[in-house]
Amino acid sequence: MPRPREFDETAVLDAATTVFWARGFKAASTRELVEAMGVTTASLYNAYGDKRALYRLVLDRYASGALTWCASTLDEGPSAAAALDRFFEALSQETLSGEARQGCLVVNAGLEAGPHDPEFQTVVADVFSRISALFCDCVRRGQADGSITQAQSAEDLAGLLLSVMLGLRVIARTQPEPAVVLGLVRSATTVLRP
Amino acid sequence: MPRPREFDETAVLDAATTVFWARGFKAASTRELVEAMGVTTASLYNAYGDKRALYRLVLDRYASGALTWCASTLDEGPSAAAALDRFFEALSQETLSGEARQGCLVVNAGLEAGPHDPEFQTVVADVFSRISALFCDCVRRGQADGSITQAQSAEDLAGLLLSVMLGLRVIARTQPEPAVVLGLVRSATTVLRP
DNA sequence: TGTGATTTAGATCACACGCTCTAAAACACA
DNA sequence: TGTGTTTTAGAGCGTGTGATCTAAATCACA
Repeated sequence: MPRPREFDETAVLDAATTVFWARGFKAASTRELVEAMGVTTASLYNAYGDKRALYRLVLDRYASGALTWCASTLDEGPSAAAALDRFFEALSQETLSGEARQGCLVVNAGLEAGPHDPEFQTVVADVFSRISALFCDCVRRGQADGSITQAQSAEDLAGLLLSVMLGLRVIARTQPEPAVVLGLVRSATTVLRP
Repeated sequence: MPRPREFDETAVLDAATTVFWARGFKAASTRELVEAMGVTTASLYNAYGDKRALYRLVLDRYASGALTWCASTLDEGPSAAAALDRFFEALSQETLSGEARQGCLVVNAGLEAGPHDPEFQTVVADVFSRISALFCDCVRRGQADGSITQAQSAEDLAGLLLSVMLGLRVIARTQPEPAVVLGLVRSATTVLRP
């Protein structure tokens, strides 16, 4: 019996993602959001609750997509080392493509949230630990197939890769010189070789 | 002939730093600031211009101190590798000390500023490139004194160290498990060995 | 076709924000 | 001590914010 929604949820949430990604949670005003989403204020509040709930939804959606991408990328390729090479190559491409100089929504959220706001801190920490686990699996496979050094534990190397990835996402938000980005990625992948 | 200021500039700026560090630029309200600084609103605006100018001042002061610390720490010790070990050990200590779970003010500023706000982006990028240069010098010395691998260029390794450092600062803002932090630091320093 | 729930639309609310204003107080110099 | 300048003190300005409200439009079902 209810009147169906007139807007496409996917498109609307994509638009909200774009705004939050570029401006952050606090700086993104509801007016900016409704304009970008092409929805009225009332529709937004009716459909999603409030600004914070919308942000949470956007963040979860983004994180889910990012984790899926990480998992599949780290699983492809002839060897674990090759998968990691591809992974970081894609990351550096994204970092250097002028458009996506916005870093990673999750990282941005984590830094904006800070010590207050335990909710978002938990969300972000959870994503980080999942990615770290994916790295760890990948490194372990590489140590088994001989493509990655066994000089250090898979856990330690996974932590290293996580921090490099996060650092890269930070650098992405400044205007990085391509040489720096390419160099550090080359360095990170080379360092894993046996 | 003018009446001298009644407040201690250093203490007041330290207080402002604490607020901006914990809350970020946008979320730190002028009322929070004046309360923490123990100054009246008029004094704040009279002495520092506006909120943004105060933030800029605080950021520059913080960055200056941080760069000095980096430079001196990376210069001490029997070898370049030992200096880097100390450097990252100090960093992980700071990351794990419950109090300073605020990461790094410069990193926070860089991520909050984003693509808009070219001014702060420039400030942050400049600090990053200076730190990278310090790493580069240190690595070069290590390659000369034999304490650091020559398998990769000093520039590439410096980039790797920068991204690890930034990643660590991001992780600091979530509640990191000590084992993860210690592991990734161990991994980063081990990987530099010849 | 009528009924009722739910969406739209846009004006509008109360509030917190960054910032300024007017006095009064305080000090360096003559 | 008198003068001039700058600080303090805190009330209050206009604006933009997140969120709501009333009414009209819309559609599934009986």
